[in-house]
Amino acid sequence: MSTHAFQAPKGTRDFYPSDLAVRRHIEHAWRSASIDCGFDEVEGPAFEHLELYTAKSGEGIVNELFSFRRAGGENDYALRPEFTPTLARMVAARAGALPVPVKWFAIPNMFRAERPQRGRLREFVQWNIDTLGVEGAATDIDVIACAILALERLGLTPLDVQVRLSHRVAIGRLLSALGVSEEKSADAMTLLDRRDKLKPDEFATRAQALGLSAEGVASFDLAARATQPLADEISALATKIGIPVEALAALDEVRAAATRAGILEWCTVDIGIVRGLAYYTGTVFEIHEISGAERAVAGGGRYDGLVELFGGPKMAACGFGMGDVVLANVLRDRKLLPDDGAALLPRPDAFVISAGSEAAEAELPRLMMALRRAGFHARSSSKVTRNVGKLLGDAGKARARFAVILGAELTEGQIALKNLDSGSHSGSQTLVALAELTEHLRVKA
RNA sequence: GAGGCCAUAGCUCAGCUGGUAGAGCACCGGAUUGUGAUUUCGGCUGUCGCGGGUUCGAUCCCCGUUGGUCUCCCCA
Repeated sequence: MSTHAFQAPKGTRDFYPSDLAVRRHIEHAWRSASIDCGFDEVEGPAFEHLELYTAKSGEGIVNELFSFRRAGGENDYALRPEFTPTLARMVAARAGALPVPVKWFAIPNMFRAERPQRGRLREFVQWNIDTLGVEGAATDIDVIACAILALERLGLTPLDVQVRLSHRVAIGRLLSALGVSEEKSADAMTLLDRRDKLKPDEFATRAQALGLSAEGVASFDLAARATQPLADEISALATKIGIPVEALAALDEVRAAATRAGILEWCTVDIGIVRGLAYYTGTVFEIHEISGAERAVAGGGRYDGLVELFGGPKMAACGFGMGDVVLANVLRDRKLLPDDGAALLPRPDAFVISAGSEAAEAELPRLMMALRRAGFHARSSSKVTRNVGKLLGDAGKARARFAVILGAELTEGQIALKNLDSGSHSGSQTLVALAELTEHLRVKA
């Protein structure tokens, strides 16, 4: 390819100012929700030893990674495809010294060697929330509630997105109650996970392969598609599937915790939510746009064995990841992002205009620096025209709060301060002493 | 990894059965030597994604390639 036509690598994004403004808007909701929920921010390397990932996910993961070896080097590395191994490594390294619970969040970029499609890119940003060292449904709900808080701050409601949740222990007992043997349990969960992708007859065939009777297959099919608002009694779900209520006791604990936290309306029980088999040990959940039009906004759950897997002590853990790509799609679907991301850029406090006199020309650069030293976001025009109308046009396009006009009054030490937010009329303009400008901006900001 | 569609100005797009390109917006300047959304006049812009082939001649047809988009696969 010739040198004048470089393109960004497949599945990566260039963030022009208006694009980055959107990303920061999302990240701000994530970060503020994390902090308000008591999580501390952490960060790790953008690449790790390849073995860190194969240790958790097996050799098969390598195809999904961007891995590399330094020219002449002997170590294999991989760009991080997820944050959890890094987190587990960090916790394991200092497990003895960390106060429990460990409540950490991170907003790292991730890399996956996948073919890009809607909601999936090769580089993206993912918000990670994790609580370690504490067992119990209340912790699971604490984590989920933090996700909800961030989504709420972005303008979403329970009518836009739902937390679809299930519980590994409950599913295990459910399967057992339906007559699925211990050995077939993993197969059964895989089948639950694939319920929407398989044709009915193929689903039935595979259900029979679990060793179920015709009646058992019917119940299994019912269970696989079972969803109900978390607000409804868990016993209703058990009755519907035809199993003892006690089998779903774990879900009832989650429901009780969600009730106490006041997030019931955001949650739906969904027996079809399974997620990584070798990984999760308790509550599992995904957050979905309610119509199912987009991929999962977030996914996570309880994974009590993970820190141990990375050489640490046995440690309870619960967390989730939320990517920026699907979330931005959902926000756009719901008209919760401006058409032009520039509307999310920081607004100038003052836009300084010289009307053209020698005194004004001399004053402008001095005033700019003075305003900035005082902590104001100050801009001026680079246009050569001194047509005040045109320059006010620039001020408006810059979305400045105030225009500061250096005109004839400057000889008396005064400038015109125009409030650009108060409509298109000139009535909102006052003469103020140049020396008192910062005071006026401070009061009116 | 498999397949469909797409790529023309900074942006959104037009461009006839092949004859080397236009519009709107944006941008810059003036009208108007002091007042901003829908005043007005003028101006700038392209190796038509890239490479090759067919042809007298390719933005247009063919092949390859890069990127985008969507589906399948996968999904920590």
